[in-house]
Amino acid sequence: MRLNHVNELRLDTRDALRDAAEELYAEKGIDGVTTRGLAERAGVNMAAVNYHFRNKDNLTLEVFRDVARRTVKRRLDSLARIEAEAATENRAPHLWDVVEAFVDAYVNDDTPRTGILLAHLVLQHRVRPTEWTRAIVAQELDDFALRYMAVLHRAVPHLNEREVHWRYHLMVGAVMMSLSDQRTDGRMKRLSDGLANPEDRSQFRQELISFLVASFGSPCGGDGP
Amino acid sequence: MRLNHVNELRLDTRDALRDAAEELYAEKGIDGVTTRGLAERAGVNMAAVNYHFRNKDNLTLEVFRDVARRTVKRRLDSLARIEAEAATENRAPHLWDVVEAFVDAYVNDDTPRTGILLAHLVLQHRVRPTEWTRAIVAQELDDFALRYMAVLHRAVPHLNEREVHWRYHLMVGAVMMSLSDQRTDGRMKRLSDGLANPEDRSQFRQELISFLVASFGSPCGGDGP
DNA sequence: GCATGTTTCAAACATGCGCTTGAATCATGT
DNA sequence: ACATGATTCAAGCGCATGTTTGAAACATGC
Repeated sequence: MRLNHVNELRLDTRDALRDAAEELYAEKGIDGVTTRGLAERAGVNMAAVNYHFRNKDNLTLEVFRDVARRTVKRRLDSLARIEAEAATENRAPHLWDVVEAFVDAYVNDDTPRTGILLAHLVLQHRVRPTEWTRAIVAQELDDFALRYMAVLHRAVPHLNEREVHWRYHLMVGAVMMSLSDQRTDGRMKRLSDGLANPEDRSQFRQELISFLVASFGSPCGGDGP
Repeated sequence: MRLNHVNELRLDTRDALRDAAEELYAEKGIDGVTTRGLAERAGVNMAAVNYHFRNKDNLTLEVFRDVARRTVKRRLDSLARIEAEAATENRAPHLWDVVEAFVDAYVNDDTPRTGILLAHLVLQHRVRPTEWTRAIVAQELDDFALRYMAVLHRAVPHLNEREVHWRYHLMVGAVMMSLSDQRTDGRMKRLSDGLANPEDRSQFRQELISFLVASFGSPCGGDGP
């Protein structure tokens, strides 16, 4: 049975491992976490990872799949709300709202770790795709991406389908990289002498959204040769 | 002396290793390359890596430092040309030209491997910063970034300094991620049923530039709440 | 043509990793 | 109280990787 003594502070060994994994992955990145470090942080024996999760990849998969699901759920809810509001007013969704729905899933005060974890997942998948990153991206994120692009397209009808695809992916790239800057490098803050500071969440949110809205904006900004 | 037989096709062992490293890093990503694989591709003994480069990190550093320098040089030349032209016409540089100078260093037909190598370097630095990634970013790329932002700011005087910093970094993120999509994942092509295809270099170049120009564009695209 | 410094090579070494093992401990039903 | 199954634990196995080694092969100066 899965119960320690009554009033035991720590949860299950299994849950302790999952929590420790989420913490460590957020702190050290995916490659930086070892079975030994995981067990130590969770305060359990190393073999517990294999006992409860079969292997380390499986634990990692569970952790990141949940992060992906939480994020997707949050954004789908936002999209539904945006579409409902647009429907009652009999108009297309506002670009600003659609972009905000995307960004808010990463940059919000409720779930401060989610953004950086997702960024780790996506960057890891780009740097070194594995079975489990592929599984999460394909099973949890692809459907959402298509759904999101459908709504997005209605907000930016002046773009054709190809452009919507391109700009969606470029948007994802910009957001992921800015999230990772915040944690690993601090390059933006360093180069700007602290003027541009991703640690300031409201600044982060505002700069990100205004950049993205502009990038999707109506074709009045470009002055080609 | 560093010479094999006369008319020997292969270069130095040292150069053979460097070439093999550049090839393999572009193909397999940074983590996917081992000393053994490197030696095999170069057709030399494994110990040659340590004999000629002291250790593997040092070889990697040399390879990527040169890639960084080539890229930066190309862009500095472009910037100089843009500024000269702007000066003769007594005007600020055109945003379109400045963005093009950035993108062209990655997406061009002269050096097809450079873009993906740089993307690998930057993403690696974000996913798992090490001594040698830090060294290259700080020593080879930071100065350029500041120089580039100075020119950029003159092309988009309607943005303040903070916004320029933010958008420059977001631009870098978007470009890096789209480069890596092209190689590792193919997600964009998959999700769009082939409509958006980064392998098509001219499409790549065009979509990237129009996205970026729009994102810096004058503040007419955003419709905040 | 031999002596000397340089380069190559097969083999082994050291380390860190994920994972397994078999015994010990714990929780529970009867 | 005992039996049974679930869980924990210290120890170590197997493997891949970067690195070292000491001898052999090579090139060069005198």
